[in-house]
Amino acid sequence: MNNSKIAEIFNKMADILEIEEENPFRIRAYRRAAQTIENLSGDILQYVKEDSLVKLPGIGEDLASKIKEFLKTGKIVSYEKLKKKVKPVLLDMLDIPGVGPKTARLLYERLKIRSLAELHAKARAHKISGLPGVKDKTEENILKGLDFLKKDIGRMRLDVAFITAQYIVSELKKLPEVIEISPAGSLRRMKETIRDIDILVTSKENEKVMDAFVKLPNVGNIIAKGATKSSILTKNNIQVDLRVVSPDSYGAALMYFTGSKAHNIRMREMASKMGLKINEYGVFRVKGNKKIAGKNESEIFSLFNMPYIEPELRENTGEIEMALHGKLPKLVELKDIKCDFHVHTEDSDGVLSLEEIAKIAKKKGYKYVIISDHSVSLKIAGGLSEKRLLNEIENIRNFNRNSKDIKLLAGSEVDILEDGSLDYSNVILEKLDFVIAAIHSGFRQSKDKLTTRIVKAMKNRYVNLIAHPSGRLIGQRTAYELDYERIFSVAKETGTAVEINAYPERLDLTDVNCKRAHELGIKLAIGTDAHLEGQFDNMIYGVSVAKRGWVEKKDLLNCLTVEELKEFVECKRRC
DNA sequence: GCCGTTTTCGGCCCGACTGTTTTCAGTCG
Repeated sequence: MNNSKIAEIFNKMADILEIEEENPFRIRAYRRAAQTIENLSGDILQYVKEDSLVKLPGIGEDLASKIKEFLKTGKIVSYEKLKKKVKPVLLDMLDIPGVGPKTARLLYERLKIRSLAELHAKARAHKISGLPGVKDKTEENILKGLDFLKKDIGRMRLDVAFITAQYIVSELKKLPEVIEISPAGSLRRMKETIRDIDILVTSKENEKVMDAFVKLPNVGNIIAKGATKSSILTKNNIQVDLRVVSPDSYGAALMYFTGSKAHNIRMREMASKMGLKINEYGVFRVKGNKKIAGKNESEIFSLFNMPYIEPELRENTGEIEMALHGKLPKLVELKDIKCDFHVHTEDSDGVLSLEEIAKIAKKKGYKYVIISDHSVSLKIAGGLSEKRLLNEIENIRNFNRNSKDIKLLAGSEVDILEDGSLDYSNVILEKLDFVIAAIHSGFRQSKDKLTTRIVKAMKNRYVNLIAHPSGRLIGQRTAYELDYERIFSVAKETGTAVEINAYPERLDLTDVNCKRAHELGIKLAIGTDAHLEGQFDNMIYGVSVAKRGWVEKKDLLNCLTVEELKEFVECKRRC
């Protein structure tokens, strides 16, 4: 994807400029542009075609021309020139926690370091201590930092962060000194991956809270401990930052630590134009330093004539403008969900019976569930032969005759074969209440071929939903490339929905593609892809993707009654 | 490099912690 490549180049350019001790605001401009591009919904090529690059925040004439140059020639000449200015090892050193441009330059110039391996050797031989401003502690921290890199501690999946945070929050809640507590940061914004966990506490006795925090049973290492901020590494090497503020700063601190950075910068810019200043303690008049808000987030937003902005939207991707114009979407909530669209039974690779699934769904407050076992070709997952599928349909009909609260709909996760045909005949598909189609093989085909496969499936009148379209597994398998504009346009034309798969490894569609689908009026449906009872809980992650994608109730099939859903299916079949 | 109810030039978000100092630079978020 062009977006991520260009964002990466702008970030690298910022790194180089930082080492070169260039104007910090110029460096920030590159980083800001990179962030804007990363968060775009849709390929940046679209903006070039519409000649609207310079309308994007942080992109002016110069960066726009660099983007166009990249799209035309595959490179940016000024970047190629910059790269020649610094040795690669300097950029590598920036990846070490605690090492910034100043330290990297010092190490490079004084010790002639040429690789991270060399740096490791020098640190172990105590050759770093003694440099100006460097003593044993810094040397030790460089070794720790290198170790951290080796362990390849990148970003963790949302569910891992969510569960870890839940544990820490529940432990800290037990302290009488803790008044309020909330996760913050990218976890509160429910990003698909999280770098570290931020937790905010209000208290009047900071030290007691900090002491208890660094002594939690799952703490492996204390990185820093202060009066208002401490950081630890858990035994599983997850970094957790705890901030403690007084109760009258809760809203300001929560806003500040929730971010995103880009969102906060916009808020601060607006404040500064009004003669105000926002920090984690509150909103203050610059003249006289009088505090005028800070206790909760809503009062801060309303100071700027904005309604409350949900954390999932705070990415500076238009939410502030929409809020100012009173046009924020009314985001879907977990409580709006009436159905899980993607569930496997013991008939294919799940472990649950129809009765057990219905029981779980009832507990969740759902009205119906779509049973969607695998189709015949997916042998490894116990794909159902036509005969077994017909038998399952019969069992579902029988179950429904005796079930008042919960209805089960006969569905299937039908394989889209390598030529784009489906794994069951239309005669069989017609007997189902709802048909999900998905790709499970031939991932290495070209972008065009894969897109055509999905398009062909969508054009079948019995196919209602395309499951996990990109095939990605976060941290394990990259998404295959698809032409989403083409897929969305056919989805719209044929009345086919697209899935948000709530499996934490998948979260596919992504939030960015969801936002594009929402803009185009494409119907979406969240499925947990549950094979076990616990996996029904993953619905929260699917809803969070939907919220990050600006999805409203009207966009989401999960919010329909069973009758409305049947009408959705019939509508496509009639056409 | 971006951007405009303070501005087409001169600003650009703000604060905490660490390690080194003895008042602060570097790094981070």
